[in-house]
Amino acid sequence: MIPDPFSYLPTDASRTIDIQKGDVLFRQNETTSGLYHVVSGCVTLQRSSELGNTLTLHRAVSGGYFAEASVFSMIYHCDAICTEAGSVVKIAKTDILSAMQSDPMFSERFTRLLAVQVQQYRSHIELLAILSAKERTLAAVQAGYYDSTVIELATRINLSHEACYRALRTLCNDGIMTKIGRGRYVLL
Amino acid sequence: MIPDPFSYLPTDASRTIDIQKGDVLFRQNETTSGLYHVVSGCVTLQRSSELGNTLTLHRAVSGGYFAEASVFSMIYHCDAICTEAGSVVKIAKTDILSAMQSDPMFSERFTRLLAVQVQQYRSHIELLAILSAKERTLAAVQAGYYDSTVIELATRINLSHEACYRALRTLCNDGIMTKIGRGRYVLL
DNA sequence: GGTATCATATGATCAAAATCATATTCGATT
DNA sequence: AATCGAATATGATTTTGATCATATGATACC
Repeated sequence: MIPDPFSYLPTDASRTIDIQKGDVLFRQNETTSGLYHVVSGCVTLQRSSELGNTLTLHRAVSGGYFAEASVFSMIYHCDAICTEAGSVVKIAKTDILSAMQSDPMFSERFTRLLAVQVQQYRSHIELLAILSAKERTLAAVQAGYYDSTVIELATRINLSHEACYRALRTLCNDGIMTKIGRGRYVLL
Repeated sequence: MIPDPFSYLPTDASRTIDIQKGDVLFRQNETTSGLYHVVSGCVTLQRSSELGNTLTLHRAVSGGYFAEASVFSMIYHCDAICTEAGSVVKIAKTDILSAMQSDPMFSERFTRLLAVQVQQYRSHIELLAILSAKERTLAAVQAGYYDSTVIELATRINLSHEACYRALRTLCNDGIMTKIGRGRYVLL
């Protein structure tokens, strides 16, 4: 378990924001102001290409962080959109940078957070390299990606939801997974 | 340009290693000892799945670094294989951690290095989400991925090399790229 | 209670990339 | 010079996932 690096920050520097489903916390190309901690709810980082098809790059749930890398960037590189109501705490860029100057312990923990992200992205890229829809879906479920809807799972792993439904059905037929209800599949 | 964070480290803590094509610097699941700086040559980080098909996760050339995230990990998560002869400098995990304790400037620069990686991986995931072989190949070339062989480009972007060759040919026919020689394609 | 919306689910069709096959060229090695 | 291996290149075939269409169950909202 990674210790929370931000417990080291002065509390008055943070402020809590209540969020509703659909709320936009920031958009691509906007000037960065800081990173966020998710207290409750869910926020996804996504990029929309020319033709409306959105791509989920990160999904932060309760206890998670997002936009950590923005601290070293002038602009945000994706949209942050709330997909589940809750609240987030915004931590200002300047606070992070000054905490890194003054507190080596904070530095190490914050850096660790980024290192974990790097490894997560590597795993994700490895997952996307799996050609077969069935195999990719299985790997995603095993990796814990399936914590919401099938459609959400499908978009995260670059599959059409139809292909994902079929993959889940096949995995059930193969005796690798079981359907425990409408839209509820679990590994055996 | 990112300042080199490692100029802050004591030089006697590093040692240069000459590498030949095919050399393995570390393998997946080996205990981490540190990160590397590429002086010359090329090293790829790759993971091999059950069935021999290798996946390139990172490619470090002269001036680059690799295995930065290993500083916070017990084991390496992929293989480091030399694809072009040259030399690398190994920087010990303990040196990084102690430098982070004592030098806030180093901390910031090292963290920045990781933040850049996070953004690169995000871009890569975005690239992989492009369905069309032609579009994906074009995006990859524009992003500077094509600096070696077509086969290497193809594997990096999860395409069969045949599909990649065809994509390049189509892009030439479309007047978007030009063939300037055997296995040499450039953007117009 | 009725309606709208969304996730679930599956069938049918089509486009496109993987795969298989094969030929050529280049560079390295013997 | 001959051989080998690897990259380049393209054609033919097959597989498979995207797309389109459609139906249903659940939830939210008025």
